[in-house]
Amino acid sequence: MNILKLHNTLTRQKEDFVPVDKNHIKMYTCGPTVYNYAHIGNARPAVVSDLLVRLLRYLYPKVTYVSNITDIDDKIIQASKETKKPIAEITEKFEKIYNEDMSSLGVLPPDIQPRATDHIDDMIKLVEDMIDNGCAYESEHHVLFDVNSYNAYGKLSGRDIEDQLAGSRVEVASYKKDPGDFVLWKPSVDDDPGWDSPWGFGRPGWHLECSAMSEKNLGLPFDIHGGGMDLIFPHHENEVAQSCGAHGEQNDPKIFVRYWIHNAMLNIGGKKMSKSLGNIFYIRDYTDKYPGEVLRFALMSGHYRQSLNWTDKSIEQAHSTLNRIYRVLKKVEDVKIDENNVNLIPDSVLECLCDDLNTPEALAKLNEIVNKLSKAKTDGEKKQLKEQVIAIANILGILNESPDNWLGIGKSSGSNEDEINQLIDDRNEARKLKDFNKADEIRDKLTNMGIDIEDTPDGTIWRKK
RNA sequence: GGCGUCGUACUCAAGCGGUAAGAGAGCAGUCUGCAAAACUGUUAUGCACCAGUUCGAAUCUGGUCGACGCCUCCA
Repeated sequence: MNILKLHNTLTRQKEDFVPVDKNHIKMYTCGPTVYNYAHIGNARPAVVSDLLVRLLRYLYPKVTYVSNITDIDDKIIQASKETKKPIAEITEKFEKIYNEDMSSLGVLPPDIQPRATDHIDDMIKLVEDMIDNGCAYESEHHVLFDVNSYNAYGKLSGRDIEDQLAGSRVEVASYKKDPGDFVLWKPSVDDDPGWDSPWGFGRPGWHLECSAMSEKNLGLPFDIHGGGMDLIFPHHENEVAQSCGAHGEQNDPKIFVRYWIHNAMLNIGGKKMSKSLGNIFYIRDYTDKYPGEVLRFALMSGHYRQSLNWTDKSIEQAHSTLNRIYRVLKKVEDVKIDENNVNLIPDSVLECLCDDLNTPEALAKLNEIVNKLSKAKTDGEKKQLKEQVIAIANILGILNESPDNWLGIGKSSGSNEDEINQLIDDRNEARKLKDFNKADEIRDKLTNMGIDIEDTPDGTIWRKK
């Protein structure tokens, strides 16, 4: 069997994946804070995690994948104030949109999608445990994590807190014992949403929800925790501190999570896509123009730990490649395949995926097999290669459409299909009479209607441009 | 200031010690009335630059230049 290797942020090395329990793999990926449309950068960790989950399901008998919805956060409160809409209305709307957008990218729903507001009790319990263990303290109605009480602080992100302070731009709040201390619980005033707690009416600090939801739904330790690289510090560092602190563990971050995987950022014109730069592109901006599969393919065309330059051209290139693969599948449309074999991924591809999810190389292998399929002579060959292509497509989460549907064959956006078929008949009549001027005239007319035609041995087919 | 990543053809992008995958785009040819599609061939004596290690380096080491990320909300 192929051994899965993953780059573990905790050790900064590619390691053999050794599960806590090989009969049940447990994985958590940070989901969105729902206060706005999901952007294409949000899609990367979701697609990477989805791919990893599919691979884990292929390799192991049982996988539980948890990805949360953060529906309480200062950004949401701010959005509510700005739009004068109730918080619940905002979070419900954008949670729904997020899930629709991910679905359009072929991301399978997580097994469990917990909401932060359903886990307030668990968060309060964690804070109480941290206070009991002496790694959190109450100050001016806040509860803070005492970073000096936790030896392994900085281990995940590979930084020394002392060194950070020199160039740090963080303004130190009066209630902090150490500038590195971070908020676990904060007071809610006026109209702020909040819950009763031993420390008064308030709400959780940012990092707490993931510690609570991951432990509650998966138990500790669990195997894999994922997210974007920009979350390594402070979000994930603090998650580790909280979860270990609540369990009285000072040194070993692995009592929480065994493998941390982080995807690199999407760049626009060489710069990270970010709110402050205003170069955000929402998934909705693209799904009007391109099938979600194109976006997924474009995201997989680079390695997940490498920053990916996101341009219209890279999307177009992904589209062209998929078009070609679908054309080959169209060619072998009538070749019957054995559904059982569709579950067998060729070793060459499995190797790539097991090597820290090397999707660009896996896609290269896919292309090689597609080329062979295109040239295959015998039915046996065609059947075998088609099965391989479908198997690879299934694990990569692509090629979900029928070729006709994808290529737009025999489908028009309007209700003018009869007219198109009539014109094609007229053109073939003209061709038969060798009246090529007229034939070309009709083709030009079809082109102007947005219809491409192709003369094949089986007759003329047409498709939307 | 601290920590880290990257620089491979026109474009995207693997390879990470054994002589440059794959895709897109382009060009030429075959085929077809012409197109389209398909097929065949073709596009890096070289992997930012300079030294070094080695029988051998895009791959290792040191240096130079350039781009970017985290340390602040961020996927």
